[in-house]
Amino acid sequence: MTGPKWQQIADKLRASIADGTRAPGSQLPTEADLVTKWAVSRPTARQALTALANEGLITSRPPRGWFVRERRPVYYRPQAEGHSVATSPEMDSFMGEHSAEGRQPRQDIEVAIVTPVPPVAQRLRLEPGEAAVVRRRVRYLDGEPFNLNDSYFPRDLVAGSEIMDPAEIARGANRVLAELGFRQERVLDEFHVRMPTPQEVSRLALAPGTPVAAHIATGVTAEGKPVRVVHNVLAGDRHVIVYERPMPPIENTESSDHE
Amino acid sequence: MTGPKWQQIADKLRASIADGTRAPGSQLPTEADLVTKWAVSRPTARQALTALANEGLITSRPPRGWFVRERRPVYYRPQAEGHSVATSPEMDSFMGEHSAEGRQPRQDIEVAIVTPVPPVAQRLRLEPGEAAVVRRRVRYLDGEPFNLNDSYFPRDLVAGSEIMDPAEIARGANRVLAELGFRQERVLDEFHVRMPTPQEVSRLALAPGTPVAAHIATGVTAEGKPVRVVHNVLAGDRHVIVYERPMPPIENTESSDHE
DNA sequence: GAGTGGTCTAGACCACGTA
DNA sequence: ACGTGGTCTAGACCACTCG
Repeated sequence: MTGPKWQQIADKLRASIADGTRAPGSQLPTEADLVTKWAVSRPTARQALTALANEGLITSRPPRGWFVRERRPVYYRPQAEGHSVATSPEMDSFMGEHSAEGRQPRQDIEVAIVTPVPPVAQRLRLEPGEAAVVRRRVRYLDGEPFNLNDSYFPRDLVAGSEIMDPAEIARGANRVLAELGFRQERVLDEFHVRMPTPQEVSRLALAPGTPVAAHIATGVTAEGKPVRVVHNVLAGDRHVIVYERPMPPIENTESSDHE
Repeated sequence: MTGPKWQQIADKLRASIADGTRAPGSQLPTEADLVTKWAVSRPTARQALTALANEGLITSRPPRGWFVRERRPVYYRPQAEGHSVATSPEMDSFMGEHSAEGRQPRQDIEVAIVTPVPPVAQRLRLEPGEAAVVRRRVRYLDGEPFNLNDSYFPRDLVAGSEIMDPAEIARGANRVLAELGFRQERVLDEFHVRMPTPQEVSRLALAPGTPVAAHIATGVTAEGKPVRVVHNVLAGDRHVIVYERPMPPIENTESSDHE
């Protein structure tokens, strides 16, 4: 028995979740139960429960009680989305584990002309105040929102094109961009791992204690001109990010005892 | 004035942090201040503060008070670690932003023979109970731990080799593995975004509300044999994960309006 | 109506740095 | 010595859903 009482309670419950004693979806003791079992006041019992909720392990479903959370992540493959990219046998074997098969996708689209937030403007190399076209999407799986997808394009490039229609583009925005003379040659992906903003919490219906990955993809042409910045917010508990890469031949260089 | 009082307080403080009114590193009002300013009890004021702490925005430094957290992320490039990979001009321009330049790296190494946890055993295709060699490292920057790095190798492959020495391998574990006849041809990277376990919190000295990215890299030979699994835990607030990829030529295929 | 969690109060004592 | 946050108590009232 070490540490504050609320931590002892939380530790005990956490262990029983980790070792499978309490299965995903199962109900935890009620707050009243904990109060009597541990001889503490209700705020103390609640402190233990909210701590676990903030770790993403449990969630409350009033007025039913507290429950162990379940996870059903889908694979998120920046290299593959919208393109046909060969997958290796290893990758295929993983995909079965938790794939999106049999789940119903849906998306809402909205188009706007905006002055992008600084991180986006910087990556598009826009002058301060310069406008961009943004295609905002919320993507759903089985009716649950699971990622926010905002694609930005410099306004001059796409004005009057199909990209400004708030409808799905069957052949893809990238293709439209290429037809306009701005074929992307390479993409830079960045991932920021953080807790969500309140807006993200509500748009993604995130449970307390759910982190997000912000994926910022910058597409540039052969000339190095950035023509597209995608700002993607992924619910952490609903995604596994996957990349496949070749291992370069090992040269005679310094330490590679790193990774 | 909408929602519970503690949320109103949290919203107000969050907004002042977001818009820069409260700069990183600056001190927030004391709990006593909030109690009088908002006419609430201390637990209510504390609820607002701990909520912000769980979002990773603020942290308490007893007995000084509450402070806005600062961030100094470093770039994490799975493609480049230990290898010389050319960076594009775009990437270079980003690197200046927050790079690890001038910061002091250090690492602790420890080698053990273990039966890996299921996720690792599965990726190494080990039989149940089969042993593996693990090189555990904690990596520091400026004395702060910022990532946990556990590299697993099937025991049979590396028994008696240099890999079992708890010392840095100048030419790299990958090279040693290649010399043993197991050159990796490709690597599968997975990233899981989640809240840390208590062990990870203490090993990484994580502040409350700091998520982590678990990076699992599986290296396979040309024959498809997995010979190395790296389990990396990155402190979310200290890393930006970066990839660079070529954009494949656009074919005549269905929707690529995705990414 | 009974039971659940959500919110809130008004105190209390403690450990710990700073001055 | 003082002020800070950390912990804890013993209540209270509310909204909500379920049987």
